[in-house]
Amino acid sequence: MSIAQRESISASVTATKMRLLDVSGRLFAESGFDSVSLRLITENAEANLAAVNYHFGSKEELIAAVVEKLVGPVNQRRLALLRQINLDVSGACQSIVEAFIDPVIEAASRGDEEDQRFCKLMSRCIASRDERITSLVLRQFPEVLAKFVDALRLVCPWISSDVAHMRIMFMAGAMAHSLFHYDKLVIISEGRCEISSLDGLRDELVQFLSAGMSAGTSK
Amino acid sequence: MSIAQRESISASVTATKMRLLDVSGRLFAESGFDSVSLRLITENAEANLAAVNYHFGSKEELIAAVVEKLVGPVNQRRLALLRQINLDVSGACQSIVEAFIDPVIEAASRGDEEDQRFCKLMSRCIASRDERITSLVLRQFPEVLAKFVDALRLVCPWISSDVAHMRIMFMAGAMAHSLFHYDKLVIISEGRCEISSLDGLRDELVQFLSAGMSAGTSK
DNA sequence: GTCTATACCACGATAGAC
DNA sequence: GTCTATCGTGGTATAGAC
Repeated sequence: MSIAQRESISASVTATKMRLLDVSGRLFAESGFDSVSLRLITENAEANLAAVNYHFGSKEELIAAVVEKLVGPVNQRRLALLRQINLDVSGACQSIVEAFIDPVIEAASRGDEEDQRFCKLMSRCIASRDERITSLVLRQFPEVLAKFVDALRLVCPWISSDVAHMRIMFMAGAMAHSLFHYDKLVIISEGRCEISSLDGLRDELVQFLSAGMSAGTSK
Repeated sequence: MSIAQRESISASVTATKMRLLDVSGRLFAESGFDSVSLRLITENAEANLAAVNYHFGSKEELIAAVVEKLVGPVNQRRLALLRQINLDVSGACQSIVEAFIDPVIEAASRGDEEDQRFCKLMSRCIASRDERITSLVLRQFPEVLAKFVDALRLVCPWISSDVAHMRIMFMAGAMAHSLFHYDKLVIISEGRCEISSLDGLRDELVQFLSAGMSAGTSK
């Protein structure tokens, strides 16, 4: 079989699969993993109901594919940014926070899809309490966690290992929560807050988290 | 009808209903709202499948009852604690954070059920991305948000209204995320973190969030 | 009023025909 | 690769027993 043939077949093979991946990503972002049925996905992707099971094995594995395609590159980018930081200069703590936050903001802003939808989907991944999803997200996380803990403790030597771990967890939670709800703040605040820009949110997140990260300890 | 009769009937009326509420709270905490079926709930509560629909109308309204029973008292306690704070003294910012966090910790520690389960359920409520649940949680939240924003801006006058709103949101996210995952940190950190106490988590949350809350602004 | 039995439709999964 | 048919399980609605 020629390379051209193989690529042609491979292209047609993945056509339906890619369409399913794309459509389900959009629908999951809007309504969540549970509430989107395979029937809705396959209808929107103009595929048969059984197509998901054929190409991915199960709905769970389709979700896994969507999650990993989303979270994987972000974590790689985090580690890359962290490596570039000069941990000796002042302001290094803020750089650590930015290395954690910015890959998400970048991916949203550069996205093939609109910012909001990307944020929703990312937030659903991080803040999911479904063990089938958290286990996927957390699978890649030990390395990220360990590297960020080490960097944080180099910059802020007064922080114990336990506390550093917790602070990374606080950071992830604050980010995920605000990514999902920032566009609702104007409603929840009953008009008293008028934020809707993702960049504005990013700056305030960095400000807030940098202060928290470098805080002294109670003991 | 005598009062005794009415109370007797009222007690028997609510017997099944209360049992359903109690059992479903436990199951929801462990496995989430979606994955727990009405059949599992009614079996554990030794009631008929149709009992949920009779007493609550639907699964959604059962969830609503569980959520409101959990979140309502916490928010009332938050407002009560906030009112007691002397906003003039130094350390008032930390008191604001404590007024937000401690009602959850108190409710968990005092609980009829064990801490962990309460934390899971509370975190599921706050961090849920299901609009049917977030709308329930957020229904009571505008008042809490407004009062905490006002208090924060009195203590830290350099913070704009928009930023104050965001910081309360960051706080809620950090709390919800860590409440759900703190008992997993020892695994995710691959043994490098040995935290498992809820009180220890609370102290570090307060420390971290107090610093973030009172941080200067970038502009 | 409370509870039971049962029927209904949508869901995810899968086997087998094409 | 794709499609149809079918299975077990989910939430829901209701008629009728007590």
